[in-house]
Amino acid sequence: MPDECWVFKGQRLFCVFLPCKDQPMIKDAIAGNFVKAVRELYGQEISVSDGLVQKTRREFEGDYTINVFPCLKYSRKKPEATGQEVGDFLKDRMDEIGRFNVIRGFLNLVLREGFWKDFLEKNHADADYGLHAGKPASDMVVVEFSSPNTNKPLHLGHIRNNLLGWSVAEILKANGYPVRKVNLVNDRGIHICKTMVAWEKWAEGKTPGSAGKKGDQFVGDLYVRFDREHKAEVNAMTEEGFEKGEAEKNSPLMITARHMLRKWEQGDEQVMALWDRMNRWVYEGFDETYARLGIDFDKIYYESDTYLLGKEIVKKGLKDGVLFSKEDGSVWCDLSEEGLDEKLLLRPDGTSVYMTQDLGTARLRYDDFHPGRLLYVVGNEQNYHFEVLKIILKKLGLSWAGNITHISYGMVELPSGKMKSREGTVVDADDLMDEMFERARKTTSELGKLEETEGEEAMELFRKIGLGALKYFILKVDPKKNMVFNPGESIDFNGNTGPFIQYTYARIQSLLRKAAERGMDDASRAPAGEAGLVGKERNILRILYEFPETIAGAGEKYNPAILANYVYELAKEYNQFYQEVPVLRAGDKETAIFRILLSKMAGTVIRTSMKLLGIEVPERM
RNA sequence: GGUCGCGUAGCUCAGCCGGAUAGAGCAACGGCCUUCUAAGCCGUCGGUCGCAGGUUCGAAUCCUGCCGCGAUCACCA
Repeated sequence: MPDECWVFKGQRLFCVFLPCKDQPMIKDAIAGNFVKAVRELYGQEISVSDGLVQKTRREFEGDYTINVFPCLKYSRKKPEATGQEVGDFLKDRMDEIGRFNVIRGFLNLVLREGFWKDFLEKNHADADYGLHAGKPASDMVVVEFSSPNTNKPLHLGHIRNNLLGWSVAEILKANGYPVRKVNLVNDRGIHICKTMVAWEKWAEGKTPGSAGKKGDQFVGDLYVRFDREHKAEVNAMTEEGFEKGEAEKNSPLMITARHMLRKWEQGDEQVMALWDRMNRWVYEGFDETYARLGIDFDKIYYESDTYLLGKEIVKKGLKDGVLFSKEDGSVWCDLSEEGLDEKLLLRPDGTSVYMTQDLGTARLRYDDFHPGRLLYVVGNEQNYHFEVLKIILKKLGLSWAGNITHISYGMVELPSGKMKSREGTVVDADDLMDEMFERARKTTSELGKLEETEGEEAMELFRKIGLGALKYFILKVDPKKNMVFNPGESIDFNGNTGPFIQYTYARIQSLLRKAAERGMDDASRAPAGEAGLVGKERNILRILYEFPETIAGAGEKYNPAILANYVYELAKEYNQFYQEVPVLRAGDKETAIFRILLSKMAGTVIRTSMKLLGIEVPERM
């Protein structure tokens, strides 16, 4: 049985992970026996569908539920009678099922307490619980994300990209896939030349060091300066009677920038030296921001190294008759078969466009890693680009084109709409992190939690909490949806937030420290013997049990939000348990130890979940 | 205009491979700290799931049409 399979849904090829098989899932066993029940009781062959066995809803008694409505036509009996028959059948075959009840068409199965106790006993000490077995190198996944331009500092939109890409990569690792995180830096082009022109004209020889600025901010300011001066020129020109588009193209500044670009492409020594110097400033700034965000890469590609690669592929495509050229010498791909337009791949002067480069970098990346899949975390404004990219690669006969997936995500918007640099509403990544740390500091002191922590340790805590709030806020939202960030109402620390989950973890650790002090952490004495499970314990165990399949699901959908919502659910359930059920003060020692182990495992799962989201958890807060 | 995506409580979001009375958090209001961390817990208030049809025993969920918002359809990246 393979661990994954490829399926067609509509026009697109998707990779489907089968649920975790590392340990047999009780749901699968129930489903299998249900099929058997229908066969033996009613002489009908049915197939297992995904939603056959569901978790029992909170308000009813039971762990898993089967809806028997669909098989009434086979049983020719009332829902209650059918449920009863099937329930009896399942209970006879499966030791795990303790009892069941039927309400309307719903068969609610209650698992024996022994099942849950076994589960806890086997897994509470496993620090890697939930992670899946490793897969071979042929299953490698390359994830591209971040992909910044070197003319602007990172902003909130980049943060979403970085967090998503990094988390998806980690989640895939947790599913056993070898993963390579790669970044493709756009370090060339007219926009870079604009910053260089601006530096020469207005910087008066200043450097980030002498200006006391981060390198990326320093260069970003130059880009803004260019834009402003350029606009002034354009305005002056239009007043003199130039047509606006003409003025924008041919203002003195633009001419200078284009001149710079030509020199760059010719490898002019002075231009290259300046370019190199300014890029280094930017990278120093980026590195700092990445480090603060906790983002890292296995390999960084630079467009200046790769931008010519696509041409070769295009030339071959032209020779093979897959592409065609027009009279002016430009090269195109005809996409009319796919119901799309024509796509330009080489300009009349032979220079390449974005698509050409991407053909090249895709090829390069494939040759570098020979991965099973190539993922691109890029905003949804580029959906069309990736659709076309895949089609063209396919037409060019590159079989792995089908292994490319664009992980498309929505924009981060402000309550007023999109962020606009012109209006100064762009939320800068560094500023936002500073703000989060400061808020963490303030909130912590307001709550009077500073008594035991001081200095360096306290700073570390503020960093974890501030960053945790920010990351969770972004990752809990379904990637494909646009999300709203309100700078006025800073990110909360209560309720469905990162700090809430971090707090739950810290609480558990505190409990475990106390348990150890009292010598109550002796795992060999668990699990509890006679005492029955209370409802809250059972709820937590059920959630913990789902962890492996949750990781699988988040990987399958490339969706960290699934994991974020899962861990919130767990934390919320644990807090209710903590509030209602005594742990260290439990009536007998067996029960206390059982609850301690349950707490410990909940802590482990919270830590692992948060780690996959890129969020650290503090031991105290 | 064509294509794609999204529309769930005042706000931010879950739920969406059809199933039981649509869930959280924030905001508002009211309770709970001499007991394991109150960044917590409990309760009240709040919904024509954009609108209209269709499929079905059953639709927030699937299909169609419409409305609204967004993206895209560059010799920008």
